[in-house]
Amino acid sequence: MARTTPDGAPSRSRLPARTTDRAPLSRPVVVEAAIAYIDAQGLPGLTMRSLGQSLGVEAMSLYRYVNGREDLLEAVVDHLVGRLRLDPADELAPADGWQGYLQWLAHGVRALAHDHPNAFPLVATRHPAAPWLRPPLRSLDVVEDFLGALTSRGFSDEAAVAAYRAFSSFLLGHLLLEAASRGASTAPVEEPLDEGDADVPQDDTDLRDYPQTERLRELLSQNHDDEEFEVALESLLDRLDLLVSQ
Amino acid sequence: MARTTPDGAPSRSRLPARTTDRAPLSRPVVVEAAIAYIDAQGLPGLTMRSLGQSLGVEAMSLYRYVNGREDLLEAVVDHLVGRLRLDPADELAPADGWQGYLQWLAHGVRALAHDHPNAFPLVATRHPAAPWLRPPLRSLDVVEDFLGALTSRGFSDEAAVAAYRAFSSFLLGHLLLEAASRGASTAPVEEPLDEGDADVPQDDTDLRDYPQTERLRELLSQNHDDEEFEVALESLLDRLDLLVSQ
DNA sequence: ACCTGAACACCGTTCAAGT
DNA sequence: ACCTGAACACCGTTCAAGT
Repeated sequence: MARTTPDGAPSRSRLPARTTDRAPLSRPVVVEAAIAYIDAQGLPGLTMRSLGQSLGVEAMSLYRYVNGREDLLEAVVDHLVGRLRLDPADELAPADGWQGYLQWLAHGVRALAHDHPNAFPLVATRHPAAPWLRPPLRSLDVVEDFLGALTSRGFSDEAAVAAYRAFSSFLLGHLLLEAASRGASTAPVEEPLDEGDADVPQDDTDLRDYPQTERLRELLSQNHDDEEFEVALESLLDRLDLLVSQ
Repeated sequence: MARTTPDGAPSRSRLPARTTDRAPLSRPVVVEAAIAYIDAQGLPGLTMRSLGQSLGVEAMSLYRYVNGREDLLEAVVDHLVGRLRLDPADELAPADGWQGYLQWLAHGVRALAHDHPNAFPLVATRHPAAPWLRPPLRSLDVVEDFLGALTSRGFSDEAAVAAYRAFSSFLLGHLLLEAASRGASTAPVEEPLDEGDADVPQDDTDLRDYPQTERLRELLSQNHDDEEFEVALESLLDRLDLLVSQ
């Protein structure tokens, strides 16, 4: 009764493969479909039912591969963070030292945030599995790489742990803000539902009572994320350098 | 029919004031009740129905004072951030200069995160009203204070805006992590629902394959949030000092 | 083995109706 | 003016039943 109407959206045309021939379901397929859905429609739109629909299947089928919605979101985070592993084949930093590793890692996490701005808040805000894991470097594999890379390159145990904490804070602060501004443009727009009594377009906020903000609005709107990230990263590396040399 | 049983919880004993005499509803009362509820029960538990119950009222009554759930959450954020206003009566920084203001503001936001760890993620992750507002300093009033305080103390326009951005990233990174670790302990525990096939207590994660992490687990579990925050704040102020003096 | 229908206990939200 | 009952369109999740 509730499902008489097909929800308005022409879901059939969105995904060519449907009831007839579709990829066999599996946990990775489900997780990757969830990521694709979040990228395209935003996190709030992801529903067991909508995800099932995007796979040409009823929602209940997903419970074969995923232990409920929370488990699905956890798997999404793990899948995304997984690409931050050190590849042993990569001769990443023979001479670059720990600075090279941290540069590589920082830009890797940043690329992740840029590629999946709607999913990054998940990486950044979900409670990690262990209390000593900190977002966004929230997988044991990545932390193991991190600690090994630093301790094998001159960091004491204490310095490596301190670096892990400082590095996490740095990445979280910068990338969550970047992802938020990018995610806003990607998110599906709300219905305008015209305001009945408004009389003017009012395309920007009214800044009558905020002279400083009004005067600096131009500057505030400019985007310098790239430079700011690089400058702050350099500053952090300089700060960490003090931990090594002492 | 759905409401025959009182949901199990003895809600009557939780809040003494109920159907007989209760505070008259108003928007501030509703918003403060929402904050209290989030503090006590966590964000996921906050529901129009549960909030109504905590006020001794049906959920539908809330729609008189609040424009739906999203509007309620926005009001919660505004209410919390409101306490970061510069009090004109406070003779805060006659001689302390901009460093004194930023110190005051940083510790104010930190106190906010500590007092409301379950609500801080809301402050940190909700899309701000204007694109040039950045969490957690996401109110026009606070930004106006910020820009005025800095430009009147030697910052150029460009430097003041750059400081706003760097300061926001700093606060977000450090305080969201702190709030997450505190919020985890406050959150209402899930039902244990015993695992059928597990054979051992397994009170900590199995770190067999993670030698570095295992070796450093003690260090990783130690909490140095206070010092780390102060050290990073000092470092940021030093960095901003370069913007002023040039 | 894999998927589905039907059902249950929830949500947010609207609106006519009560007092 | 303020609150509520009933209803609607959604959720996540379970489970017996289908193929």
